[in-house]
Amino acid sequence: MPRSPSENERIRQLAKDKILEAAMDLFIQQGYHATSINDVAKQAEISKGLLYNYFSGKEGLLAAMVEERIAGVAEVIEKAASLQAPAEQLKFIVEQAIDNVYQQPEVFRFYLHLQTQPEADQELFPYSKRLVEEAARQFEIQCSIFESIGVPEPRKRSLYFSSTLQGIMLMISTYPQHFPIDEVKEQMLKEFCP
Amino acid sequence: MPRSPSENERIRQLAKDKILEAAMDLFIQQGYHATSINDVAKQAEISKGLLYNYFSGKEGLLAAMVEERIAGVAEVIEKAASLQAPAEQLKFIVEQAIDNVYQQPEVFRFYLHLQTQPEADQELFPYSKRLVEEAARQFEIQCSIFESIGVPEPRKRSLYFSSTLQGIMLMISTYPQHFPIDEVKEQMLKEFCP
Amino acid sequence: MPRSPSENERIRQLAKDKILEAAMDLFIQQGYHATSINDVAKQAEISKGLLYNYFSGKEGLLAAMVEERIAGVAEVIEKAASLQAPAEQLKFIVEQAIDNVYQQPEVFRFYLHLQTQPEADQELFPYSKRLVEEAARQFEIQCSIFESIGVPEPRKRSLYFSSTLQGIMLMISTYPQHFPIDEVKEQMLKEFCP
Amino acid sequence: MPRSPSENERIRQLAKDKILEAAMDLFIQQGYHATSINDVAKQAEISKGLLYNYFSGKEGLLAAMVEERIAGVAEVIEKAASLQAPAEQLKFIVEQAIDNVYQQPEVFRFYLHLQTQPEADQELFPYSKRLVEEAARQFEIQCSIFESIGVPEPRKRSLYFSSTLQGIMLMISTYPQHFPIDEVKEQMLKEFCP
DNA sequence: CATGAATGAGTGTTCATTCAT
DNA sequence: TATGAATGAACACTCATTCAT
Repeated sequence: MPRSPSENERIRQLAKDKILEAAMDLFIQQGYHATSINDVAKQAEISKGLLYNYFSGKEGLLAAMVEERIAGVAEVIEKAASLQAPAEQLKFIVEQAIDNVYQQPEVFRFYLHLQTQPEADQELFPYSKRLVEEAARQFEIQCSIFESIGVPEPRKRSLYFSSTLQGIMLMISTYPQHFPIDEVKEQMLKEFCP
Repeated sequence: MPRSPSENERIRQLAKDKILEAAMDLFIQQGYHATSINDVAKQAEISKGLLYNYFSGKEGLLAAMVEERIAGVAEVIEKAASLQAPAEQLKFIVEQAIDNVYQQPEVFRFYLHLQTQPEADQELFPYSKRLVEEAARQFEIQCSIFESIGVPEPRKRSLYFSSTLQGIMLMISTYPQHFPIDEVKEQMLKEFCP
Repeated sequence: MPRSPSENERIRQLAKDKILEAAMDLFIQQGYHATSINDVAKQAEISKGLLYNYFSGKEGLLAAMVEERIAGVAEVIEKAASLQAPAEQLKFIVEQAIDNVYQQPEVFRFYLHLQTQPEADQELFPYSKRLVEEAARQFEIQCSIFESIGVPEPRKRSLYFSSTLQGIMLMISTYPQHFPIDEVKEQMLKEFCP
Repeated sequence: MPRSPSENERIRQLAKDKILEAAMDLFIQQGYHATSINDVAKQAEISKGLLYNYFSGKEGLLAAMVEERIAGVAEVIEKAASLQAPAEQLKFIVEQAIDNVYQQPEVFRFYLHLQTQPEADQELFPYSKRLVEEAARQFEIQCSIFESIGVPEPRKRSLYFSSTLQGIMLMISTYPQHFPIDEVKEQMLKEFCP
């Protein structure tokens, strides 16, 4: 007797999640190129063939990771947007960003690595582009926060803010042990959230 | 008549340079993985076999690139150090860094990409590490500049300075068209070079 | 209330027919290798697993197709044999053969393709052999028609007849648009049915 | 010291020939699908990788075979065309065709098998098409022979001629043991070369 | 010094078949 | 009876590296 469709759906979702999690683990730990489909299947404790029932291939796994990442970042921005005071919004963004990188520097590293893929890499640049375009979209939202604060040149201020935040995240992910995150948070807030 | 030893050496150096230049071009344009040894040999107009006379292999090319990069960055720092006023030194660093990224965003992109290699990538992480360690060394020099200025917590100030500068470089390399480099230079100088 | 055994049998037969029809469609359109079991199951609107209840696998489907084909060809020969005059018999064979190919050139193509499978193809040659052996059997019947006409060397005449007819069928299936079937029918009849 | 370019060319040609011969042997014996690249490499006594230095892949081998086949057929037609009397030309074509099939029935079988590939087989149909188009071109030449003989409807006569010849070739390749080739040759010549 | 023919381990992917439900 | 999730062997192809010349 066949399984009920909903039961099947549950099984599919479980397997898909297990596979994607395995892929994320390995891609983030070792990188995309150093991880073989075999590795992913073993880590997920499934057969190589099954992986292709759920994902279109190695690139499909990366694509899924990227979408999840984008959703995660968007969520932070939306939560921030739901706060009342613009200063609170910025504070939230800064703290979330820094905390996330601090807790999982390899994750930020991975997506930054992907984002910095050379443009002529035909296989992987599309994912870089996707990340950058999405970041640009979120930058627009950030701009509107600065507008509502009433700073003189909100776009430029926002750009400087992003640069600083990105730089800090990069430094944290590079020197995760030695970075005084609390003080840096404070400095950023002092400068941008008056 | 056999060539003189020094003439031989000169020829060797020329060939080596041509190969390395070809590798740099291609690695930076398309990335390390998307570039084959064949591509490099063709671009350098030499045979595949000869490449192995001059470099230990694909990794050897990357290693040479990294060393050259490190030397280039060190040179900037040294030039800065040779200036009199600490404020001039910082100004020089900021302007050089920003100008370099602005003129060749792909180059910065490439080395940042390499630097963000996952730690468990056994093939490439050593080069990431090498870059990071060298950057740490140069950070120390930067610290001493801030010390000589007499700011309260020079290490932390220097860290914040580096973060901001790195962030700006990352943003420029990501959005090379739209970045108001002159204004950002100004902002940084206003903030850090009193 | 359980279904009656005969009702069950009828349902089985319907399902089997639906599957076989799907397989025939796809094999004939795209070929055996280019068609996957998945394709067949989807086309038949059943599950992959169920297919294996009715057929022993992909080869089983082909085997069933071959048997059906053989039965179809035998039927034509038998119908021909039921006619009175030998000349009428040959005429019937010629017209049936040519009309069938003309109406469904892909079908003839498919079985000719199968028949020309290399002998050392362990998977598919048995079906080629089966077709050829059956054709040989029908050739014997054809021979007896020529015998009854009273032509001098009936086997050789029959062989020449078959060759010509096969050649015409091949040409029709190769150039289905441009073949003057009516004239060719006439020519064959003029030559072989005095 | 490097080999001279001409020496290299010689080596390349030898290897290429050896590989193509191995592929032809195996494809013709076992068929395209039943033959793996590994098989070809082993038969040619070279490594799998080397094969890709000379051919673009499995399909490339088939393409090379098809071109060679086309050239071979064209050569026969050209030789025929160089004869004086049209009747001699037809005789030459008939005898060459029949002798070739008789001596190597598997070869004719293979190309007929390829020619009868279903049109929707995206991988292999192009080669089928190539063969058919070339055959059409040679058919035109044949037509002109019948024209110069002065038969009433040369195109139709030529079509019937081709059909008969193709049918005989098919029959020979199907029953290579039992086919009375000499008598059949005679019959064809009697019918078409007055 | 210089060449490029040759190698072979490694990789992503497909698909007929099985089996728990 | 019927489903489709799961398997794993097989395959085409790539590419860094070696080495005879």
